[in-house]
Amino acid sequence: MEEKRYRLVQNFLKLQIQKGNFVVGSYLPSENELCTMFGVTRTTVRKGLDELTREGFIDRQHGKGSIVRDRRKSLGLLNVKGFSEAVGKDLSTVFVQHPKISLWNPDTHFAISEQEFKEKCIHFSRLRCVYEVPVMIEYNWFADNRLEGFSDIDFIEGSFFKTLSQHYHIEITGSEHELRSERVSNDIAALLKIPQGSPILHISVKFHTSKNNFFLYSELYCTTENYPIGSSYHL
Amino acid sequence: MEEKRYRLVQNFLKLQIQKGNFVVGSYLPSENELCTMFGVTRTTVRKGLDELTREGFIDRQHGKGSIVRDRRKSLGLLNVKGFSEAVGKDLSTVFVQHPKISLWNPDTHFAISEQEFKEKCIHFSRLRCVYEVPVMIEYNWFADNRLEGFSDIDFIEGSFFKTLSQHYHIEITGSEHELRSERVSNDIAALLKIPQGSPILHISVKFHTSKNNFFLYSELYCTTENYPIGSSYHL
DNA sequence: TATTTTTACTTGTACGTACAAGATTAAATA
DNA sequence: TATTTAATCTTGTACGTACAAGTAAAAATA
Repeated sequence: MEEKRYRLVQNFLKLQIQKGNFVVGSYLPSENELCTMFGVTRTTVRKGLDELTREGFIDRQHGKGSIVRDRRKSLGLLNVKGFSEAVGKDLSTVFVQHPKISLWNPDTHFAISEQEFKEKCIHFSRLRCVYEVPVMIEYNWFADNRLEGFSDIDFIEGSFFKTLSQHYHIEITGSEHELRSERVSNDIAALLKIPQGSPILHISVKFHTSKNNFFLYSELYCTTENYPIGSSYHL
Repeated sequence: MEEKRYRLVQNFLKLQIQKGNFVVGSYLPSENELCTMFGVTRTTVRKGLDELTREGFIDRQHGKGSIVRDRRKSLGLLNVKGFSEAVGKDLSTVFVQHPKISLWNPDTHFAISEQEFKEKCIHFSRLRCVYEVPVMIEYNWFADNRLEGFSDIDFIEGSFFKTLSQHYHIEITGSEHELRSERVSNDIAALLKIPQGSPILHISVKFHTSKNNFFLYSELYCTTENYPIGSSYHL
């Protein structure tokens, strides 16, 4: 049961991207260079690059090369709209609860597997602000004993996903969402500094990852009055 | 400037699927059969099939063949949750406004191009019900003179997308969403039979299509109390 | 010098071949 | 007859070759 050759190319390049050895915007070695590096033909190298393209890691440019993408932008994830993509300084994040061992969310909307329920759980929650004004609170749960020494690690550029990728080489492979419009609870109204009973967007998310049976569960509460939540999907 | 050969294979098969000559769940001709049909090698046929897979039209099954998928399920479109996928009889749809020439939506959230604005616009709106109880109202706009004789055609199985695909061979290639939680307006509250001022999920959508510069604009208002809106995305 | 042409590099398309591996049916065997 | 084996489909991987087409820099030309 040998590994397929195009997987070797694919996984090698993926790891280099995850570790930051190939940064976003830079070009990968040319197909011919990869051929000699791995001792395979262009057919095989191209198959590996095709897979990386499908996974959103790279873009191919005819006549130029394969360029490393910001994968988050290719995933169709939710984002706060009305905000320039580039600047992160206007969007600040405050930990309401730092990562710690906790109980599983009792009223999660996505079914947690028995296996997960037996394990301990890490929970953290964060308040997302735009110009110091809270716009979203985010509660996150995931199975412990899957990420070694997680709580000690500072988030890379404040991004949970980036930390998962660069430290653990775990990528988001898909997600399920449930959208609800509700009256805000008093607790959350206080945190978000909005009037009690205001309408609020409640999003339940189950993220699927490249690590087997490892999922991330989130409950998001968003005040969408000034900054709606955006998402996009393209073939 | 000849068309690429793998595109011939791809587009031929796509058209057959769109026209219903290959129904969902059936198998396409084998790769070798396609080779003789088009007088090309397997490399070329496989490239065409790869593209169809990427577009969500087929699934490949090792040792068996390529099976036709229900593309809507592969698109990550929004759907009413808590509902078995198969049965459509519990979900009824009522036209509030049949398709007719109309003005463009004055307060759309997505910018309409000048080109579109010059053209006339077709508008229709529908009320979606679960067990006769309204759960969503949907307003749709798109440029006229792009779909010949649209208003006369009955929707195939009540589906706008299916009609676009089978009659016009136009497919959805992507979408942009904006999500808001609002207090319901009095008009919509009456239509949905909910109390005035209830929280409601407002979704603005811009669909991208395979037809150049042809977009679909929708505004959805959903009561999510009993049936949340679901969406999913997988690599 | 400024422009055009050539050259060299890149990825894209397409050919052909061979064998591996999964799925299914037919034939051989217990 | 029931089970096992073999044959024969299918798609998957991988080899090698050739040329088209896009890009960019070097060389030739005005």
